[in-house]
Amino acid sequence: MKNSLTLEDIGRLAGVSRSTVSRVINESTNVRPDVRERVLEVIGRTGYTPNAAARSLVSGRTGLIGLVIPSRVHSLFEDPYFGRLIQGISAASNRSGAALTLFLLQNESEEEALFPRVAHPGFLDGLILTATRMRDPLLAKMAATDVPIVIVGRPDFDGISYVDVDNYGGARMMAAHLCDLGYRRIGLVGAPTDTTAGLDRLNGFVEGLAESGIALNPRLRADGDYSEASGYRAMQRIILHRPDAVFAASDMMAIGALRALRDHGIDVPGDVALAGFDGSSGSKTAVPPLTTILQNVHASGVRTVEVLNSLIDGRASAPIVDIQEVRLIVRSSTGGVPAPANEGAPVDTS
Amino acid sequence: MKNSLTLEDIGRLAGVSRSTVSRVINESTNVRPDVRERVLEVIGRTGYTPNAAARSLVSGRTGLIGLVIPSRVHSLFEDPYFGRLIQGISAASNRSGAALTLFLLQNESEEEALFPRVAHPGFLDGLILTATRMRDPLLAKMAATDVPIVIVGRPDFDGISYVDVDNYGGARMMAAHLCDLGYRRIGLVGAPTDTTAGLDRLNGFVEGLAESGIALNPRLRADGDYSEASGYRAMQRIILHRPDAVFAASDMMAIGALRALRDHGIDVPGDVALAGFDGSSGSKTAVPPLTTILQNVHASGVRTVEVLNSLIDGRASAPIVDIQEVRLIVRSSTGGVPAPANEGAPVDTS
DNA sequence: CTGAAAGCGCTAACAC
DNA sequence: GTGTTAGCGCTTTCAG
Repeated sequence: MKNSLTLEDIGRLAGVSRSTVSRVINESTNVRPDVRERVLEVIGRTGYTPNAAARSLVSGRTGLIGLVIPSRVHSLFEDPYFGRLIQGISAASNRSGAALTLFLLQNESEEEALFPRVAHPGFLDGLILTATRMRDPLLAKMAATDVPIVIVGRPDFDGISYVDVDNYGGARMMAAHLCDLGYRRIGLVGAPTDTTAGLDRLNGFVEGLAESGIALNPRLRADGDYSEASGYRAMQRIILHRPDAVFAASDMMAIGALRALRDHGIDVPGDVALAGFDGSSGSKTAVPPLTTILQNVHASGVRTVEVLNSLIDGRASAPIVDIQEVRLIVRSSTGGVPAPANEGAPVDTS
Repeated sequence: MKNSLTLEDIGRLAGVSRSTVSRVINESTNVRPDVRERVLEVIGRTGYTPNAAARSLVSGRTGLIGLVIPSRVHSLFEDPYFGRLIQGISAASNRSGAALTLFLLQNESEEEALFPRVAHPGFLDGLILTATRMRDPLLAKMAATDVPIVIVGRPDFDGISYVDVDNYGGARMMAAHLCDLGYRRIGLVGAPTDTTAGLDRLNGFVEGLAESGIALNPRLRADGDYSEASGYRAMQRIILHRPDAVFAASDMMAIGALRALRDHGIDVPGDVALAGFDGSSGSKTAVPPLTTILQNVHASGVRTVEVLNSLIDGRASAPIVDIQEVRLIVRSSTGGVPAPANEGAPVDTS
């Protein structure tokens, strides 16, 4: 199955020149049908595939898009979010014929080392960057590159394309939900405020409370880092000030918070209502199932690739901004609905 | 920051020929120190980086390794296993200067479509394949390729390199642990037996029981597909036959099983002991924390890349086989230790 | 419609 | 030590 055939070889076998074979492969119309057939037959028989390097040397395209995740966040893969995102991005890039190269940068030195390779024109056709922080030096450097780039999440400066979810709107919706149920001492397990997502969820939540005439009590707020353990710790501190409801700005943190409440013998939603954000499968299998804000992470990934592709082939020019909608999912953890019988059906994959 | 500089340009700027510049870049020793300095200065100043396509056209190397995960498994990213694996593989390939291309094949048609690209000589320097089933047609096709390949997990035929964990030994250890604690009606939530990991865990478990004179009661066995929901369903069936202990062949399934037991008002470990396999962070934060078999997934990923690299640069020739050790972690879910105070400390990242 | 020829940027003999 | 030259396999004018 050795494959070192060249265009020349195929041409010889089909009795034509290499240019004609190239034309057939690139679907140029200027080839006589019978010649075309003959060439295709030889290609099929020999299993010939064009050499990618030679091709991109002349075309300037590599067919590679990069996904960069600076995973200083230790909760990277503990949180199913990134897995869902990668699946969405992968599915879309498969479909568009691009290969996905993954860069997980686990620390500053890896960021330093990989930047030149990633940003180097002629290596990647385009770049997706996610999990950035505010004033992220990596983001700034990437953005200054000639490589088309799209951010998943909202960058903290303009001029760059991004696909985000409506973090503000979702958090606001959740605040309204909790207020509507009559809760008043409402706490927050916040997401890191050095991320725009964390800020947007905070601001949306505060706004939502304000619309019901409630101010967020600083004592009822403790921030985490999206991890389960940080949710646990944050909730431990909030508990001391007797909230009647708590919104955790991610499902993972909500699950940690739930564990803290359980360890303290506090019933959910009997004693305290609890809600998350993400719509992860864990929010559904939690006991009790968690009220949450559903974001379609897969769709965000797909959309991101679409935006990137439009940038790559010049159908559009930066910056393109796309905000994906979110939805409130009410489950029993906020006491808004009776606890349903849990039948162990497959979790929803949305 | 436009970068369309060529070797020729750098040469002109430094007053040397392109070959000399090439020698400097490729660390050939045959360059006079002062010339070398001058060239490096120009390279640094201009931010020149060599064109990857041109380079690999002549070298035959692309610096790309592929990771293929046929994710028909819907539990793909629900289970933190793959995330940990990807992190390990990514870290090791970063270190070795290779870029990681990820292929998540979500269905047969994607497998069909992507195979030619993935297997095509000259695109990837090497290939890592995981989550394969027995008699996997994709695996067979890949293995027949000229591309160096390493499997994560045990393939069901010889002649191919792989890195696996000691599934058999781990399951056997777990059986011994449960028997030693005096349990006798021991059940199994099995992993799919169309995977070698599933089979190995089954066989090791049966062997471990046998060593204590116990036979696995077929009624106390139900298989899942590694997902939480499948663990839930399997446990529901096993419960009917009143086990006093159950081994779930993955932590994710153990967590589902735990939920089933809770829904039935069955106490763990008071009424039934429960154990998992993987050593995921979820096994630690479960209530109660789960006894499990710890496998170092990150290390497996790293090892896999090492093996692949040795194959790629001809330091070794296939097949290389590497079996990673596992360790029994005893926690309170099997009643072997008192329930510890849970302090919400960061989960271990091992 | 098809072939010949140039050249993408680089490496590796091969001269000097 | 350093420059010159010949390709790597492909696409793309340019002739015919």
